[in-house]
Amino acid sequence: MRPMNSPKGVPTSAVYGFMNVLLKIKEDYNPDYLAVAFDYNAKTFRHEKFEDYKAGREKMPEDLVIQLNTLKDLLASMDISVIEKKGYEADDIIGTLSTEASNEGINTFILTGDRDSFQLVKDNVSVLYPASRSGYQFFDINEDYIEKEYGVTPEELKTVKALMGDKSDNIPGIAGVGEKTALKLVKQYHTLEDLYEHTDDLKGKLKERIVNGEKDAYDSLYLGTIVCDVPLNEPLDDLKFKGLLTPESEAIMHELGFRSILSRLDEGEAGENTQTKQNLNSISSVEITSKNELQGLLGRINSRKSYNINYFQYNTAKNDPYNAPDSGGDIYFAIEVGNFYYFIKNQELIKAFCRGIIGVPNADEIQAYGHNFKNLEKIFNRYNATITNLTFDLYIASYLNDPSLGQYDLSSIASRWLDVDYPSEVDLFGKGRSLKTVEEVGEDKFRNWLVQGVDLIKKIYPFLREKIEQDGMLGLYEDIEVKLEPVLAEMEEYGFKVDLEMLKGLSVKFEENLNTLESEIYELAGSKFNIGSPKQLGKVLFEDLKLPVIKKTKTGYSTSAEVLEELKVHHPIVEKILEWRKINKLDSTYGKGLIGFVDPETDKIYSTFNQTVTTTGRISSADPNLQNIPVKTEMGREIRKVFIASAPDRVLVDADYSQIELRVLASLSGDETLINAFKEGRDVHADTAAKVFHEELNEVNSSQRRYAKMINFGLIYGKQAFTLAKDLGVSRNEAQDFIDTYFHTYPKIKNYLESSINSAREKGYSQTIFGRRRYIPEINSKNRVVAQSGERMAQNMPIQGAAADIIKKAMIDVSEALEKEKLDAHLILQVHDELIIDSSKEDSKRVEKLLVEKMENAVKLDVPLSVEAKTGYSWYEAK
DNA sequence: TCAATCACG
DNA sequence: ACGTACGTGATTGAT
Repeated sequence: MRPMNSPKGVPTSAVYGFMNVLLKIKEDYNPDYLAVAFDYNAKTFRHEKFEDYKAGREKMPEDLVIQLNTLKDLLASMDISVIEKKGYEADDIIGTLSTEASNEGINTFILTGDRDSFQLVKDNVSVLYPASRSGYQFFDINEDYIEKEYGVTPEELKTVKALMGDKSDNIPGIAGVGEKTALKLVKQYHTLEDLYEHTDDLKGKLKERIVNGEKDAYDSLYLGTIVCDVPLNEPLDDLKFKGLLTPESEAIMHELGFRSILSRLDEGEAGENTQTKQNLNSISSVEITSKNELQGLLGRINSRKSYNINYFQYNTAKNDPYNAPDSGGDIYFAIEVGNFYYFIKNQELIKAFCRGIIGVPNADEIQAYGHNFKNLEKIFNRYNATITNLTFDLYIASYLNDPSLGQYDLSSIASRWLDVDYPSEVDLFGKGRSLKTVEEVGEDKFRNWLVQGVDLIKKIYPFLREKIEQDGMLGLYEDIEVKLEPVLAEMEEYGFKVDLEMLKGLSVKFEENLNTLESEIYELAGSKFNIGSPKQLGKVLFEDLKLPVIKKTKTGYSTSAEVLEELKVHHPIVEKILEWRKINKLDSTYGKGLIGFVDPETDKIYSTFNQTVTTTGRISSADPNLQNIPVKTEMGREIRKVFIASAPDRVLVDADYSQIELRVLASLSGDETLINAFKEGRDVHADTAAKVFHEELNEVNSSQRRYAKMINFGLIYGKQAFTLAKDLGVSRNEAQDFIDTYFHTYPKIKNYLESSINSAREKGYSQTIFGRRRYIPEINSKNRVVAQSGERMAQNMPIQGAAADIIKKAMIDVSEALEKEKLDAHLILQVHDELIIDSSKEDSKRVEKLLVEKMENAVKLDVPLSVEAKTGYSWYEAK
């Protein structure tokens, strides 16, 4: 197998996807007959502009035409019939073929992503419905499933659709009847005819709607019914499936570079005569079922000094298996050591493993390879253990390799690096309401999947490690990213205590304010409407009250705060709406919104810190996001009084970097003027103002300082004269003058920012002083707007990214120091340039000193880093 | 599922 | 002539 550093070649991607599906069908079903139905070429590729191609508004692009022809050639080379008929949709062809086959007594499977096809399901016809967008796993939709899911027969789904309609298919249905009502009616009456014989049973609005909608319903039924008697003249014998591998198809796939598919085909067809169905990738594994066996495993790991580990755990709280944090649910391990594979499902033995591995002699020499150590560490922590020696985490490594990809689950990594199709958790377990248990997935299948995962970790690791090393990121990876994982795990576990009663009180207060404002707004508007709906609000402001339209959005009038600020002078309602918006935001997100996140047993909020989300290297916080708790207005800041130390005898120690990004910029650019301002501890914004406006430092007025501050911040993001002028309320020429003078005063900053752009343009990526990369292909775009946006990213990333690197290093140092000094204190939150520690009162003085010291000395720049710290019982007091 | 809005650094 | 400040996440209404 061959590592693929670049994404799969675009010109073959759709063909490749189609082949994978065919292969899957062959492996899992090996059917006697097989046919492919097309209604319109473009739809086969799920292309975003398919509607335009179909209507002839736009010509299909060349590469799609090529892919389509390639696919047709490929199917022809395998003697697979492609059936199209003018005037009929693929659905109709499928309906006809499946009906014919079913009548012949043939077990039939329909593979489609179109839910309409569910109406074709019968006792010997089922639909294979994709479990995810990209995967090649399918749900088997049969009669039982439909009965369970909808409570009606497959046949009756047509009637449901006739009543509720389907926007994507332009089927009107009856206005005002949704899924709930439609299902209820069909459960009771089964057919439209029966329903319309009994309309007297209904009452009120519903009766009115049903009676008035009779024609719509019958029209919709006609439109939504799949035709099952298309005149096709396709003798069944012509559809015989003869396999996928022929000399012709092999030649085509070879040319296309479908190596992994060809190898799977070779193995499959070779083994065909000996066994009917075999999972080719299955890896034999031993289940650990006793303490003795576990001791054997630990001994083996001890002598090998390294192991690969894969794990699975449900997050029952969120009913979602992704990146499951420790929610107390069952855990499963797959472990590889020296080419032997083990599986553990017994919870006592899992616990014994976690504890046992740190107990073996020289435990810290044992290397662990895995995927997502933060969550694995939380599992170990549950048993008061810790992972021996975090060596290589595929999850973090693949993020570091390219932080723009957004997908770092094992399945995505496997398809990128080994061109292997490995099911994701969603492929296997589904999600939401239909989330399956391990038993429902099938324990053998699940076990094999988990073991295959650990095998993938083992196989992919060398490639990824080499790539990281080649790119000069091994130091960043080992010393910062991996070491940060247990720190984040601990932060997530410790949580942030809140005063729940105070929070509830705050929410009530917000809601009282909202009610008052609501009446006042209705009064002023002369009508009731949904203030939270930008569409309805736009109508009231710009049509009813005829206020001037300042800005439009894609969908209508803009009602953003910026616009409303300008409208304040025209009508008193505007101020009230702004106030309502502000308080509604505070309540929905931070009042009643946060209440739902408070653990009733501990009165704490447990956030999740994501290490693989941002493109610049920052961490992000979610569920809930604790990095955007209000601070800018006094009313918002009230929220911070609710965030408190975890006990009455404890306090919060809060420290934040002063101007870290500007300091990074000063250091990176080497601009002496700015560097000296920081070295001498001057007020940099005032200092900038003095230089730009040619004033003495002590004569700088507050608006000059404000202007300078805005320029200082703006240039980090690549702000232009146009926006600066708007923000400062000066003319564009004046703003341009400020910028020119600024760069004249700090010439090296200008040089530095230009070199950031040039370097990104040449290399294709930006990087921080620590070597963190972000690829910016946009910068070489032919579209000027896109290219300029790329330039701003290139300019900003090294600055924002370096600041992110610095605070990550500080977090690791702080965490290690707290442990070493045996202080009764825990890091609980990071907000990009701020760290918060929950400490005993007794230790708080030492903690504060340590925190400042570690943050200020996390790295050595050409300017000093300055940190301000404060201690208090609540976040409000400590900030 | 998307767009608009707004909270933070 | 055109668009115009980087990086996030949550909520809500509309489609």
